[in-house]
Amino acid sequence: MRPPNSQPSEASGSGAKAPAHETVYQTLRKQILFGDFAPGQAVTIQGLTGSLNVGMTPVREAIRRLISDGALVFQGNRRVSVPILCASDIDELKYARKTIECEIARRATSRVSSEDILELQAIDDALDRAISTGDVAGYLAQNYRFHTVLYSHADAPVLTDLADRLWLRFGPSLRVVCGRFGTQSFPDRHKDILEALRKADSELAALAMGRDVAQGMEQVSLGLDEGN
Amino acid sequence: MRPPNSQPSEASGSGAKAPAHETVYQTLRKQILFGDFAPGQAVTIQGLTGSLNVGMTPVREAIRRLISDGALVFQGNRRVSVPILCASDIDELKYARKTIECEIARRATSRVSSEDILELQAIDDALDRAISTGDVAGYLAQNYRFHTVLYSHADAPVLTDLADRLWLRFGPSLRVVCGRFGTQSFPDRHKDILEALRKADSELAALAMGRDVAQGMEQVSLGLDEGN
DNA sequence: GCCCCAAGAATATGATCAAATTATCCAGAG
DNA sequence: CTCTGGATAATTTGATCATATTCTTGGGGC
Repeated sequence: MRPPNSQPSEASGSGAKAPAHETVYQTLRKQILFGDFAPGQAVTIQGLTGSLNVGMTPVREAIRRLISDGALVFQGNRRVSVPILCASDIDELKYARKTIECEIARRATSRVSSEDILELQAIDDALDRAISTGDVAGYLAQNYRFHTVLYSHADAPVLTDLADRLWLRFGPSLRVVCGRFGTQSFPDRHKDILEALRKADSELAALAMGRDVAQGMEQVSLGLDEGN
Repeated sequence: MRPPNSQPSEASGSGAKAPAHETVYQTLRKQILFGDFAPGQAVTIQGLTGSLNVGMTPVREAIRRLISDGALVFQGNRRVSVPILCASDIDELKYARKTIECEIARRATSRVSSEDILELQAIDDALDRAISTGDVAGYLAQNYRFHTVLYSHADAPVLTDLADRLWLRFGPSLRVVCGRFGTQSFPDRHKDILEALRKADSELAALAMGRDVAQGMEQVSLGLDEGN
């Protein structure tokens, strides 16, 4: 009678069957994650209904979800905007990301197959190409993809969900940094992670992930000082 | 208990200023947190519009936020229900809570004043009374209050927001355990936390918080085996 | 410089359409 | 004759839109 555990994760996959509010949410999510919106930028409902060709109800629901995610902030006076991070926010994000994403990496280590590692390797190669060609959008996309693909093998839905939300908080700010300094200055810490995965050394993977996260947050705080 | 992205401010006013969707969200949030909904129970929009005397749009927005919080789950077929936790979910929640709430306790230690400690002491006394009288609702409320009041002094909005959301995930399941076994079996670990705060020993506070969290999650997993 | 008014945007309701679950009924087998 | 199974109808619920209302805000008048 009771169907077993149903995973509600399936969101953007099927496409045509997805409700409008889900589509709008995924669209805005990607746009925020990859920096199509600048920190501090105002987000209006009616502006989105026009550009996305949907009614205001789906837009409202998507915005509520994003506010709850921390991807947008509700500014009291019915205004919604992209958050501007302060130094202590970044510090907290750094701690949260390190503890959560290190644990995910730890759990993923024992579960990834060699095919999975090859896939991650391919993503990292694409990331290298994006860096060398100065493709900021590609860098952000592949970097995010590397993490999400790795996390998908950790069999840790709660932790993965937490990590995903944290990314939404610093996405816009990270984009600002990349746009300002380019992609050249980013050393690729993913190599160490891949090496740890090949060795099946979970503690080493956690350590490498911690360094990657620390470096990413360092970049974000770098852009903060310039006053976005 | 003040996530950065919630109510503008003003808890003093008689309240006509709060939007309906915010009121609905807070109401449902408390009901979920204190176990008015059972794990697995279906939550319908139209059922809520009737019981709360509001239109469906505010209810929809509140439900979207709660889904994003992890307090409700969206099952593929447009249905929304209270989540049923499995063993691995509880394990992940335990890890996340320990790392996050320990850090919050660590940060709060250097910031709490003696008056704050007295307030926490008073809450803990009320919690003791609730335990001795078998007042399950009071136990849940005071226990939650102890943590949120402590966290409010940590000056860590991001981490506090994360912790708040984690509580929403196991609230219903915790209530089931309390209803089944009563309140007698719960040793009060808050005494150690208070002692660490008085000594201004942040590491000790983090340690005590870790034990408190571990014990709480142990209780939740206890109720799991009985098959809720 | 202050106050009032208008414009625009967000909030909230109800109606309408679509989808899914539930209930009912009929047919066939035992 | 009864029970089981499947298919269809009916009801319940969710999704979307159009519209009215309320609130914020910015500008013009005094």
